[in-house]
Amino acid sequence: MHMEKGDAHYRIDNLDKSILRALMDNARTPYAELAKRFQVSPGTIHVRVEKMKQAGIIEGTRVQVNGKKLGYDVCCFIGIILKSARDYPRALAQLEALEEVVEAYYTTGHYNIFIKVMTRSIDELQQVLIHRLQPIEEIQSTETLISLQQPIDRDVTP
Amino acid sequence: MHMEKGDAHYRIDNLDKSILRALMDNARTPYAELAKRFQVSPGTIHVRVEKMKQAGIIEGTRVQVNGKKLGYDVCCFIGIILKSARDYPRALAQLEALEEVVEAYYTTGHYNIFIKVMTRSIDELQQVLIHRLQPIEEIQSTETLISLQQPIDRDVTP
DNA sequence: TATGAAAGACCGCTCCC
DNA sequence: GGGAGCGGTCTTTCATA
Repeated sequence: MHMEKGDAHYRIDNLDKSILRALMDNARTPYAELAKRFQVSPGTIHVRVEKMKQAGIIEGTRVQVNGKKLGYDVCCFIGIILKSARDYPRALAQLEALEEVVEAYYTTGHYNIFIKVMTRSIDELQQVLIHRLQPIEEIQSTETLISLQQPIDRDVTP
Repeated sequence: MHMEKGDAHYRIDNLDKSILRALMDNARTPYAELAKRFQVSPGTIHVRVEKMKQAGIIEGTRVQVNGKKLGYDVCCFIGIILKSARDYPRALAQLEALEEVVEAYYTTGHYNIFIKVMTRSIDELQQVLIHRLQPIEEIQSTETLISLQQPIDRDVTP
């Protein structure tokens, strides 16, 4: 766990929300344009953004990369059932080492761990399933859910 | 530049990959710093980034927002089984209207649609399940998977 | 055709009101 | 919170291999 930056209880107002929404859509939007759009001065935009950075609301800026254009065509979710719930940390450590595993969730219910895997092909997915996941001792069984398409992908609304 | 926007066949080299990795970590990394790091000129960085934008590999820049700091503490996945596979477009349209639905996948297997939902509390999640999803006619049944923690969250490696 | 260097425009940061 | 000046960054242009 890394250190928490700033005050977690900073309450954002409508201006903050507007700024966030704009920057979530395009992080390079000039402050001057935001200022004009929201009828405040560029300095104010700067102050608000800085506050939200300090509060840890804004964690950073990332370029959004189109995975398909890089050849990552196959996306799937895999529900993992462990032999024992106590195996969680060891299983997780091994999943972290697999770069095809882009997300992992510790879940309640039917599965112990739920992961999202992205590969360049169905063949590569099979390789990951057979040669990477199956050999992990702590895993009892897995269930795979292949995604053919992702029609919705957005962030939470501030 | 004669390359069409969205050309899927632009092959990136090692320099492109390095630039991508850096910008995926921090989209505001100065070109001059990247130039120094990779032993090329700032102009070259600019040309490469522009190419990748044109090729559709770089889709844009987004600020990364900490959902928890905004109060979105609850994350869950919901597998949706439709009454008929033909209902997919109508069901999707209604899911799109729910801002709590941040991701949706069209999947093979047990479910027809698989969605990721983020809410501010368990109570709000229940509200979404009961008052938003259940009323959707096209849905036959749903299965909910609550995530207690997300230990891995990263992008595909270029 | 791709790279490297330099000049100009633009943006963000800071100070003061 | 608003406004202006400074410093830094991005972008563009041109020369070069």
